[in-house]
Amino acid sequence: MAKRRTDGLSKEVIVQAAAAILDDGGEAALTFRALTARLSTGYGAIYHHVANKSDLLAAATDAVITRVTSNAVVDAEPREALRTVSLGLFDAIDAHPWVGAQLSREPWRPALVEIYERIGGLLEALGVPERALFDAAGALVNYVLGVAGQNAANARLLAVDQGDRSAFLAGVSAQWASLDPARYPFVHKAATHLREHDDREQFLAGVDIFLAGIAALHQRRTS
Amino acid sequence: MAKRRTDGLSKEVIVQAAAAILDDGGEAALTFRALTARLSTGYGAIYHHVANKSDLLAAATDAVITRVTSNAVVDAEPREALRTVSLGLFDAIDAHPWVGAQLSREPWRPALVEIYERIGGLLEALGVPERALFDAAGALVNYVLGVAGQNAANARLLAVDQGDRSAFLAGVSAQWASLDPARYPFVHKAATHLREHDDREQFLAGVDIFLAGIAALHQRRTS
DNA sequence: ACCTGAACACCGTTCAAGT
DNA sequence: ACCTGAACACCGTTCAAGT
Repeated sequence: MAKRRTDGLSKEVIVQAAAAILDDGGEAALTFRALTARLSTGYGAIYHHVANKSDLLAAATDAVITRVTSNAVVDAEPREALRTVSLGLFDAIDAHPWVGAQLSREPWRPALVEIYERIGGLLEALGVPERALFDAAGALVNYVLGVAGQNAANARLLAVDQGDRSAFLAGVSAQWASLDPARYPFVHKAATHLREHDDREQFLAGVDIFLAGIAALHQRRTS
Repeated sequence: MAKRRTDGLSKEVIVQAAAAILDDGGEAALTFRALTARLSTGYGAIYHHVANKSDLLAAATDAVITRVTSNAVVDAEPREALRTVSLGLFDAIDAHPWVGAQLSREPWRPALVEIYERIGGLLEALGVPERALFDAAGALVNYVLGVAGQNAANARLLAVDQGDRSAFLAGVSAQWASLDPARYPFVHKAATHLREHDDREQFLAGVDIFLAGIAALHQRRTS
């Protein structure tokens, strides 16, 4: 250590190192000090390629999302392609929770443009009429972002408490079950389902509700 | 200044002061130094009532959300009550963007339990069958959280750039319009809609898609 | 052009000491 | 029991100086 790098630094190398730190230790672990240590360099070298920490996080997020959205789903009908792309986003965010937190934070960045393009394009291919297209795309993208935020939050909690996922769910479930059924009838009942539910399946169920809603709204003849 | 408080401190007073600072200057403005100055007290006094900064943010969020969810919508049919509660959450998050950021961050806290209870309860009143109820509530809550995150991000950007809302939208719209129509056909087309759209209306359109989807899925007889 | 690393201006949080 | 504020262990970011 403490020896000088022989190869040149680049934004790509920096972003890759940042992503590795984020995957290993979560958002709190990404500091410029950790980054300089991993890259055997100084602060200024990093700032020469990257504007600031926010820029770095955004670039790392863009890289992950582009990998998912550019995965062409060949010869699949739009409905199935939408489910595949949605699930791809879900899995990517599950594997890299910091992406979820970032997506709910800087929506004008390239990563979100990619997502809008992919989902909007598939909805159009599905036959959603133009007047309904933008509301539909906005709703579906916001749903995905909502799940992304939740995933990130759960991952953060799991990182703090050492316990595994099922222990965590059991804990929240017990907490929900202990609420007064008179004041919280729904949440009290939901406690059981929470313990048994599958995140991926529930996510897909939400996508299906959306697609059914879009179909229902633009096909009915009477108000 | 620098004079000692005569009245005692309480968690409620601290949380209220924190909310005022957040409303005035955004999330970055809430520091323990700013809080001690506003309350004419020391750090230890605050830590005596509040575990840490995360606890403080969560408590402030709970207070805002409870105000919305406890607003009983009397004698309204479930469908209309769902729209009213959703819009109430949208407006509250619009007025306090830090609530949006926080909601996508600590989902096991009381604020989210309140939201699940309200929305889940209304979906049940709408006649959604039990087997579909929890997926439906999860999807709708995640949609609301997604919009919450976006709202918070937009507010953060508007706070940095001095420009107003329409100037911001015009800027993003111009950026989208400048994208290559061959590579980004949907986003390129969406640029116009983005400039003209109404956030509240689009949010409600998403809620309607959901409700239509839930109705469609649990009423159809054939698969 | 690209890199180094001491220094600056902040943070959240702790804790011995006060009343 | 409740409060004070100096001190600690961090941050992101800058910038004069090097190659």
